[in-house]
Amino acid sequence: MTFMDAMITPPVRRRGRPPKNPEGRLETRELLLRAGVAALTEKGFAATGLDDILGRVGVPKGSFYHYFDSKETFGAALIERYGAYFAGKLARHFDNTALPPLARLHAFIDDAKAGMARYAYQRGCLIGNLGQEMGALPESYRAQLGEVFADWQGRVAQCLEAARAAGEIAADADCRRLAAFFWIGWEGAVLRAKLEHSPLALDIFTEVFFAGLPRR
Amino acid sequence: MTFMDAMITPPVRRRGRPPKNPEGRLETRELLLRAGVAALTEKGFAATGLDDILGRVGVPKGSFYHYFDSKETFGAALIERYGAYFAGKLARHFDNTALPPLARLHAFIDDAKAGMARYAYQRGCLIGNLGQEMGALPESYRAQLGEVFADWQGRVAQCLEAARAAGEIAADADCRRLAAFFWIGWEGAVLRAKLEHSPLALDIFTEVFFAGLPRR
DNA sequence: ATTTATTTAGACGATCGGTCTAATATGACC
DNA sequence: GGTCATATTAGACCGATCGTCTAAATAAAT
Repeated sequence: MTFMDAMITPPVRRRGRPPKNPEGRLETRELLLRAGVAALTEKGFAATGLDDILGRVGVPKGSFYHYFDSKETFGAALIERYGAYFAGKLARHFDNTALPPLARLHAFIDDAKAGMARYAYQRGCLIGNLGQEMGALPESYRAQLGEVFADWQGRVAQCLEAARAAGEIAADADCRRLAAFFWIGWEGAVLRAKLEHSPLALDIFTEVFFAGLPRR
Repeated sequence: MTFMDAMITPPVRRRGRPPKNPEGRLETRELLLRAGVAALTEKGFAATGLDDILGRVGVPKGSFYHYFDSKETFGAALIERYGAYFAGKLARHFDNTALPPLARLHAFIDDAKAGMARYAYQRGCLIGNLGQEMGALPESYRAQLGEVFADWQGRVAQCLEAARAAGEIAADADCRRLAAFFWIGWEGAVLRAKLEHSPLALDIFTEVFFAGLPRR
């Protein structure tokens, strides 16, 4: 169960200051964030009402505004969390020196692909979704989304540099550019996969991307 | 001036059946479609209110529902029109036998890029935008969007086949797959270009795409 | 002159995001 | 163990905006 999964069992929700024991009990704030990621990756920011999110986890509106100042603040928290989640995923795969560099990238891709399959290709990438919606979003999101892409891209670039050092790709390969290309295309592939409820676009992108890497 | 440009001069708009002379006068329905494309490529479907569109061209709400049954019908008309517009653009470039096949594709890309530049990279692709939003859109759009992609992809595949026949790409290149890859990546690039208000993503995608094509 | 076709004006109910106050529960302190 | 402070939920409420619909107005057709 990843952080994106909304809890099924509704925790006993009582008025008043909660008991000290945080045993097992998922906090309300955490539930809201999970439900938010689920809703926004499916339907986007504008199409998702607060009541949507609240309804998924049985949290009343009053609680929402206790934990977040506004929908805008909430969205910013979601971007932050989603960015960090995938940064961790990237780091985990890229640090796996048991695999050669390109295989590490492939492993990340398989992981991400499995993530989409888990939700029957009905959820896309939060960052890509919000990017597409920027025209109607708080302007502050633009920089935040850019930073997430820069971070993800930097990690892929490092992995590609390792591949270059290992002789898996050409010695004169522009790894930063290739990493940018990867994320540009990957987001496009996620978009299509979600549209078609199918992994086909992910597979095509992956195969052609690797085939097109400069080998020497 | 392309069909996406909304008319500035507000035509005299009076109640009642209009005079017969259709001289020069852009029809209300046409104005609505243009404004719709502009609004939806900027902000998406969910975030665009009817009042947004109506306000851009000074058409009252009552007129909208005279020409279209609903926002859903309107959206379908926009997809149809946008799909056909780019199909025409593709056909025009790909039929230009004065250029070798790959140069024709490049010419289309330059054309599309110029289209984004014209609006300061604030408008994306209607088809990509709606694809991303599908989770909250009328289900009927899914097939319609898929058909548009299939059409565009088929045209690019034909162009690539011409390139293969001309020896510009490898004889065993899978043109249909490459065409799918192109559109997957191009939509991703448009998304990023819009997010960053910059042509950088378009340029990176274009360059790496051509560099990665199988040459022999 | 009357009817019919076409278009606009604006009222309408539902819902939205966001705010607010009251109610309720525990923790901390004496 | 009584009191106050802190934390959380309940849900009414507001102005704005959503998409829809009906009635009014005007020209064409007869």
